[in-house]
Amino acid sequence: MRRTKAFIPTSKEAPSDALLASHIFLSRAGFISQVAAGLYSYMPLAKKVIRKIENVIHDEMANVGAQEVELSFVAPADLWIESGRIDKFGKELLRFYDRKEKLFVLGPTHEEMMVDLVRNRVTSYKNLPLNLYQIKTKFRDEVRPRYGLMRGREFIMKDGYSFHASEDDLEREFNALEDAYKKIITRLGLDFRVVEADSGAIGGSGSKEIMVIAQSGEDNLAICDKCEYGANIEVFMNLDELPEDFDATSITDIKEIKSDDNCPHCDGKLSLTKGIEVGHIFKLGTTYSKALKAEYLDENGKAQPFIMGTYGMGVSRLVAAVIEQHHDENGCIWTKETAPYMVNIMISNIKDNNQMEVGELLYSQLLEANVEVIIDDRKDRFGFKMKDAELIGFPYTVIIGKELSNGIVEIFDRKTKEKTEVNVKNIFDKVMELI
RNA sequence: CGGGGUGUAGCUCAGUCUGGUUAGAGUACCUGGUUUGGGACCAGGGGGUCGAAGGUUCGAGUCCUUUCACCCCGACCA
Repeated sequence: MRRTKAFIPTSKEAPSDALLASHIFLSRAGFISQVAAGLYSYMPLAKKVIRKIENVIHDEMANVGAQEVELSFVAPADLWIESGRIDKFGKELLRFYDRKEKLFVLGPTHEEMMVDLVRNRVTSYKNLPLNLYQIKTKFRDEVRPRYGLMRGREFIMKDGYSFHASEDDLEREFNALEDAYKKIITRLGLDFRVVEADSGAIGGSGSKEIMVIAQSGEDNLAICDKCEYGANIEVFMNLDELPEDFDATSITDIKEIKSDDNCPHCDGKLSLTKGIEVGHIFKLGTTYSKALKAEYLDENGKAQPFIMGTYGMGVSRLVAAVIEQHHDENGCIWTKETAPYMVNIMISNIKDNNQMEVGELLYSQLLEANVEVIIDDRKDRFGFKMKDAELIGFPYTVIIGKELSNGIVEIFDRKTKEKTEVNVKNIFDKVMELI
């Protein structure tokens, strides 16, 4: 992509109401644009990041044998009446009537739809287990949307549902999905913990959350410094029977009281931190299959409700989570798996024919090698273009400028901010080595 | 849903208290020129139903009433 042709509206100013780094930088760097409370449009850079995250998810889902489907966004309210959730979900569930006065909802999560898809189609234990997932826009009419992509009303989520003939098989699948989720977040380059969690409104028993560690997170966590143990603080405090009148108004208060605590799983010490919930997996059991009468025949020809699991991952929230964990005062720092472009070729002065030639050659070579590359061919000054590159956060910027007269170009590493001089003859090989 | 705040140029804001020429700044954008290693400079230019409706007044961005939107704190949150 040529920067002169790209739709990347960057800005010096952030929206006045943006508080979080992800909200500020994703807005300033031209990734997202707010259209109403909790509603955002994704511009080309965001779209590319989203697609990269989705690809990692698809990849790992394929590895555990989950199959992709896509359910309709608009769902008949009948299903929600049948499951009994129409009242339970409350106003978060956006309802409306079509022209025939039939009631519909905008899907905030798709247990009902998925069970409806499978019931009466999978009718034998021989066809179990089954794991179906989709990546789709969801809508929850949150009372108070905030923090940019972190807590929007409309958001992209991967949601998966598994169907089993036994608790043991659900247990196996649950563990497999936990592993897959860990792989996904690891591949995206994020520091995280899997924590024990509360099952919330969806219901069910076993429940774990995948938390990306970030100070701006909305969840308080207790994590072990030695093993992988972590727990959502509400769950942890219940276990520990803290006094009921304990007023946990700030993380510091909790810290004072809890800092001496030992890990329940090893001899490590617990510390408190904050996390962004990017994934949530539950063992649903038969809650929905019973309510929606979704049954299969077992070995004895007896009808049994499906034993189910559900596995969610916030795709658009992950975009924000990457930036919450990876940014500095100058802007975004994308990880290699999430970067909208891996390499930015920055031509310091486009009026210098040598600089242009070297830049164009490297650009065509990288394109040929299937590297995601953008060339900054704008008629702007060095400083302006560097600030812009740092704001957007390309992992590497190849600087073609002054030093070219000595046969030298530089590779700027966004994360370390180091510039490495490279002989212009070796620049292609050097870039290929790095990425 | 309670409490609070803010709506003026694409963006960030001044002006409102104390009504009075043609509504401003910075930034962004367009034209020309100079510049080219850390968000340049000079000159010229386009861009506004002052959130909306109603009212008071000779006169409303400014005062009054109503309404809508957005944000913050809290409660809530797969």
